[in-house]
Amino acid sequence: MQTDPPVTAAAPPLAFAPIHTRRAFEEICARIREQVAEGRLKPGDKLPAERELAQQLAVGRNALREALRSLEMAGVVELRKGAKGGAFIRGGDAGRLAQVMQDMFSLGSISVEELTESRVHIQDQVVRLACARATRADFEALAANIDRTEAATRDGAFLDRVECSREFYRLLAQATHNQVMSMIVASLTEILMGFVYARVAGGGKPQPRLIEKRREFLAALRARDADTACRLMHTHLESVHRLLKEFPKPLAAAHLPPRRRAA
Amino acid sequence: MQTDPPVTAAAPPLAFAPIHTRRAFEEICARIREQVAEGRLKPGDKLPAERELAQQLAVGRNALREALRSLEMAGVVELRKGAKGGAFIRGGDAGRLAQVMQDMFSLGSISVEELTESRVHIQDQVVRLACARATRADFEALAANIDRTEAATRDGAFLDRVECSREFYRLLAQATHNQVMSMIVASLTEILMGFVYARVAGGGKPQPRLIEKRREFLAALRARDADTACRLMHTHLESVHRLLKEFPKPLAAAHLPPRRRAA
DNA sequence: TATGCTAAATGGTAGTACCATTAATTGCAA
DNA sequence: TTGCAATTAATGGTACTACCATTTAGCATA
Repeated sequence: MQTDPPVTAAAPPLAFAPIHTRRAFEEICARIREQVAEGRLKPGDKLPAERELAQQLAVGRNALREALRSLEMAGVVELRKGAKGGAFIRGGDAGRLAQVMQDMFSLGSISVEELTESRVHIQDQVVRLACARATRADFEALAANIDRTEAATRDGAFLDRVECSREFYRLLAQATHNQVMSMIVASLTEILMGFVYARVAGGGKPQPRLIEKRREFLAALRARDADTACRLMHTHLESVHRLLKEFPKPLAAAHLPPRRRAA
Repeated sequence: MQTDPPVTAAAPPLAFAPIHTRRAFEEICARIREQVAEGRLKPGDKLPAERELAQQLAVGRNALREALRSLEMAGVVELRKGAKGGAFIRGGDAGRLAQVMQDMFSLGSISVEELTESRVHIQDQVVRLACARATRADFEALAANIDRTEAATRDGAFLDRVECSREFYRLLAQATHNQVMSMIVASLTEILMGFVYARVAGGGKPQPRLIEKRREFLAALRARDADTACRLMHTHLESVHRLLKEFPKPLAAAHLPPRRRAA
């Protein structure tokens, strides 16, 4: 990780912090983020047209575009082209978290072991929260998902089954009714499911008794039996992660196909 | 959240997925990310100069720069100017996670309640992990931090004390020796500490008995008594978060000053 | 009314020119 | 020869212009 060196004491405040000449686009980004944070810009609001805004800010259109581009990639704004187009403030994009995580992983900053370990621990809390809060709709969505998974298994459509699995974890996370938990676990799951996908695509034997395990888990969840549900999830994840650890390194690059974005 | 509508069944695959004309800079970003993921580009590597790379890719320098800018903001590359400058692949930037979280919060996608709740749960796991793995160096760093906190308290430097607190949570997370957990909890803590900072800056009365509580916690940690440590942390966080919830909404924009970046 | 064409707004891209910063090189002087 | 300063070259940062592509709205024609 590139953050801080193994600093033992952060005590003596540097007399001279490193100068970081702020580039135009950074200043622009900061100003827009500021207005967003202060609530002067809300989701749905439209920024002035590029040419006009560039003039207002007294910067070139290039610099402004780099700023907008950055904000777009950060999920803060959305750029629409054509008449009535422009830069619109978005509602935030949970997918960014996954992208950051994926980048960190690609760059070798975090390891599979760290991912699996955190996933196990966080998923644990997700299960407990879901156990306490899941609504009937949540249960039904999970049940329907398991049915789809069963169908995919019967058809031998193992890649579809992996897709179902991803959806399963998404639905479970959603049942916590806490978007932060949901986002975090989703970003971890996303990367690891990429491995599972690659493994299955490579002909690895699918997880046995998956359907039964899922049904058993759902039953515990419905019974609000957090301890049992956690135990089941825990052992399942351990078995899945065990397979990932013996996965050939070079295939680390395998990704899931991008999710279909619901407009 | 902007992700998926409350979809009940993701079953019927769309016959026509929405077309998403890929812009030049997206293609460039994707290609570079691809090479990073495949390991053909490693941290420290240098990309060709902008003018040259633009020619190789047969795109304008603008498009290329927008791509590089995006990757820079994502923490994937670092741009250095001057001779021997250029775009260098970085080792990942844990701070990006916090930025994403902050954006989501600013945009109103996630609430203080969701943040505090997830923080409590995840911090819980952090404490348990730290309890199991903290080294002597970790303990000493925490002890030194508490000493600094005590000094700041004695001097009435309450803002410094908030800084110390932030550092405390950072050190604790570091003691898990799992960077993923560490990053996640740091990003949550970052936002919430912003509130604490604003509160203290606004003259709010500081948390009483903080030092004693910290010392007690550290003792439990040293004794590897996870349950006690968790309980202590839990009650402390609850009391802190209780204060945040009755915090005036408009001040939600208050941020901590940017962290000094260790070069 | 419905259909298709036209025009205007706006983001996307290319290209050029120039500035600012940085590192290597050169050159002059001690 | 050594040391420091000026020069030069490489490279990102910015501005400006021109034009393309897409999208909406309005107009015209059947």
